[in-house]
Amino acid sequence: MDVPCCLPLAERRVPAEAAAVLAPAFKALGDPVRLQLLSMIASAESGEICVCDLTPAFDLTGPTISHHLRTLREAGLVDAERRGTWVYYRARPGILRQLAALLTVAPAT
Amino acid sequence: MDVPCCLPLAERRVPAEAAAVLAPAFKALGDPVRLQLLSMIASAESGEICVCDLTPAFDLTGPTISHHLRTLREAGLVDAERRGTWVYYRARPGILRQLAALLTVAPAT
DNA sequence: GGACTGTCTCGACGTCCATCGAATCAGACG
DNA sequence: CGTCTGATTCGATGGACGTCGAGACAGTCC
Repeated sequence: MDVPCCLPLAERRVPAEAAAVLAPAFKALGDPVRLQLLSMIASAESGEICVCDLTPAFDLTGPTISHHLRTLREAGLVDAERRGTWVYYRARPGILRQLAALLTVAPAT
Repeated sequence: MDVPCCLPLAERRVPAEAAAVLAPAFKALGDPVRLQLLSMIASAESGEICVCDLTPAFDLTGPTISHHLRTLREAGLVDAERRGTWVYYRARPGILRQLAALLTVAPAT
């Protein structure tokens, strides 16, 4: 997913087309489990982390974790790669930076 | 809503309690209409904007806009103040900054 | 090939959400 | 006080979402 706009939200009005593209990314972050998943992925030492290390960190079934990972994938927030038996996830820093830039506001006066 | 945590997502794993508090704010941003509403509010010249200026910008009924504004309010992203006949909304920069900080990642190597 | 493990897909279920029309509330103005 | 306008709340409805169990798929190891 390419993010077409990245001017801060408070600088000028976000156009409808940009909002339609950006909102799904925020929506994907709008679940506590996905927020933790993304954090675990983004903060992984080696830059990637195995699903087998993600799943046991929650009181949820495998399919549910898989569903949340798919949501993060479809939102363009993470990438997945299968290597042998295991699947590894890594964060996509570009879109994270753009979302952060969008929310950036001028420092308090 | 006080946000208890603001270390970047990629620095260390977001604890479950923090995720439970943060996720609703992102969820509120996860709708194109609300994203545009917040942008219109945050980018208002005078720092605030009247509902009467917000509603006609969308192909939605008054109650629907009101519902979205309530969602933004309950997420702690905006404040509302009634002055006479009209209600004015303004952004809460603090929480926006914290959300931006959470998403901040190190610059590309 | 066959069995086993890790991951994902599918179908189902209950809940939450975006939207609307109708009704209600809050101020302003005769 | 009565009416008018702006904004919100209420109730209903159709669709989306989070979760699960069962089953399917991918790779490994014997």
